Amino acid sequence: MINKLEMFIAVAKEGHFGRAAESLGVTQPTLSTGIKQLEENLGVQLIFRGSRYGGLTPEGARALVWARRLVGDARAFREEMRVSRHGLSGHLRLAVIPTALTWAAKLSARFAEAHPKVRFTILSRNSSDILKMLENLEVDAGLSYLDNEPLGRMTTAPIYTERYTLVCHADNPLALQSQVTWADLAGERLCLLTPDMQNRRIINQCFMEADVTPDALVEANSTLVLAAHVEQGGWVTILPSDMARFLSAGKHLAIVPIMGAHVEHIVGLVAPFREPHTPVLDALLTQAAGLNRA
Amino acid sequence: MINKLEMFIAVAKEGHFGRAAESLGVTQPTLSTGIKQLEENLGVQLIFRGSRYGGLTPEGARALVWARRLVGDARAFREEMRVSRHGLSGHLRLAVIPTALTWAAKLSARFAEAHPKVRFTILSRNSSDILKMLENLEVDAGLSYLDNEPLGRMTTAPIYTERYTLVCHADNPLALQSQVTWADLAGERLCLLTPDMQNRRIINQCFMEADVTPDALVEANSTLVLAAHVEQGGWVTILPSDMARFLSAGKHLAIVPIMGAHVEHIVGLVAPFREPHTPVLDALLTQAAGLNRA
DNA sequence: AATTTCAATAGCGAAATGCAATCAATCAGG
DNA sequence: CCTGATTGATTGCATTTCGCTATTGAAATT
Repeated sequence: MINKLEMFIAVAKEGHFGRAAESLGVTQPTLSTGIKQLEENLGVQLIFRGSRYGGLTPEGARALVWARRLVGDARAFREEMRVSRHGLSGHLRLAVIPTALTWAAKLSARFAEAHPKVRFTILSRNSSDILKMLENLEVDAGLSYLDNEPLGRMTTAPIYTERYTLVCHADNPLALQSQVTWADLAGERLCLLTPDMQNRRIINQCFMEADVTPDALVEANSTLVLAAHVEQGGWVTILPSDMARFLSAGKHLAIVPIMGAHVEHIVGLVAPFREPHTPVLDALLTQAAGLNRA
Repeated sequence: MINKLEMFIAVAKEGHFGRAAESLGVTQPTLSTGIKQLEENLGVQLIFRGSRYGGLTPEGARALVWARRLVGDARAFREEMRVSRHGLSGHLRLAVIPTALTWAAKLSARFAEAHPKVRFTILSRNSSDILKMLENLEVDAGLSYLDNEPLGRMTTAPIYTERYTLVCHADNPLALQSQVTWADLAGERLCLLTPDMQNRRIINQCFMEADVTPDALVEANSTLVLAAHVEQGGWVTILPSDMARFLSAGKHLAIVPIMGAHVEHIVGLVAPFREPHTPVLDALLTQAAGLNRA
């Protein structure tokens, strides 16, 4: 039953029987019969298909919600039993927005101190991908904006609020100012994150409110790329203060606070709501609460 | 997986492999290996046993919570899929405290009007048994006190509040009074529910507060027995007004309100919390809300 | 029209499931 | 300390299920 549901989730996610089968490590016929059996077992057609995947039926969409719940709970159950034997250990998969990657490191560092046997996988993703991955049980938790995207049944733990700063080459005239306004950046050659990132949309919003049309000459999905461009000279970028400090350290770069950057966005841990949580996730949420206080 | 969990739940409930196997319609060896496989699969011992059932291990107790969740959700899932095909139909199992049986009838009558294809099983049980049966998934919902026993993760819908009245033979001198006090009942030959019933404990409490030691000469677990005794003469009983009216109708009995019976207890529908509910249960909760307004 | 893509189906060996029969350990009573 | 009853584990065997390879059939693409 549970493994059939996993198959169903995989097909719904991939939209393709062959790829879904591959992702599960089974052959396509196995997955085909699995779905068929699930449908017969439930007495409902879940997937439209006539020699090709044709989307979920309405019942299939409802079933997907249950399937995720059941599979997620079954994994949490196994996890809890495993932990009760081997102590807090195993693998914690985290998806993190690029601007929060330094905080992810802080979080995992502190966590590892307390629970050295836990391994981490940390993936850089945009916030909407993080939600999708949480839904599909591809990661255990996310580090993302808590106050922006609509989060369904999720547990959250705030960690910090983003404050934006300008990062420019030390030779840039702006580097001499004690602070700048969004309007000051009108003519600058900007280097920003790609628009699929929540962070970029927030910055766009700030420019809009200052009646400035920003000129993003370079777009990237990694803050490292932004900083590297700024170091080359000719470009400037906008980063949360923490990330700005991390990337500019030891380089010929300047950090200038941006006035009127009053829009503060809360970043924190996001995990599927489940009662009780897995022991590792529980420990992680505790750790996040500690970081928030600090 | 799911069926192994069902086995585990059955063993935990029965405290006996043979009986658990019988209750599931499998043989004892099948169940024995089922439990063993579950334990191997999870890597944890769930049940103490050496040629005899010896209770759950600590891990077993934790696992039981998950097992109930998973099995309950799996059933709710199946139910929802079934309903999406055959419309609102099937079997609704209800456990009801004896004093609320007339309300159970009201509830099922109204429900049947709206959803004629749903069959009912209504069992009379005391309130603590109702909670146990809900936990073990033996019933879908209960009709019981909402304000007394500690209910864990449950959905509730209030329906009415109990008000106690004296029921006595019409020839009894008390029948002439417009109302009586708890103290007035001191010398009467009382016929009450057994002490395992919450209702009886509430009545004991009322007597205690009036400094009266009640004299329950007949105890029964059915209100019908109480009324029948009262009709025979010589006994009096105490019943919620609605039940009193129902049982005394057409008989030579009198109903007298009891003064100072200010302790009102809320009775309503109780069902395991689950998101979303099964469609039938959802409809039942709606129906209960309707009854409450009426 | 030829080719490619994609899911369903057939056939087969391996693994699992579930039963009846049996065994081993424990308990109650004499 | 023995004896019969209880209770769960074990064994052996038939049946079913599972998952693979190979193939087919139907659309989509060229």
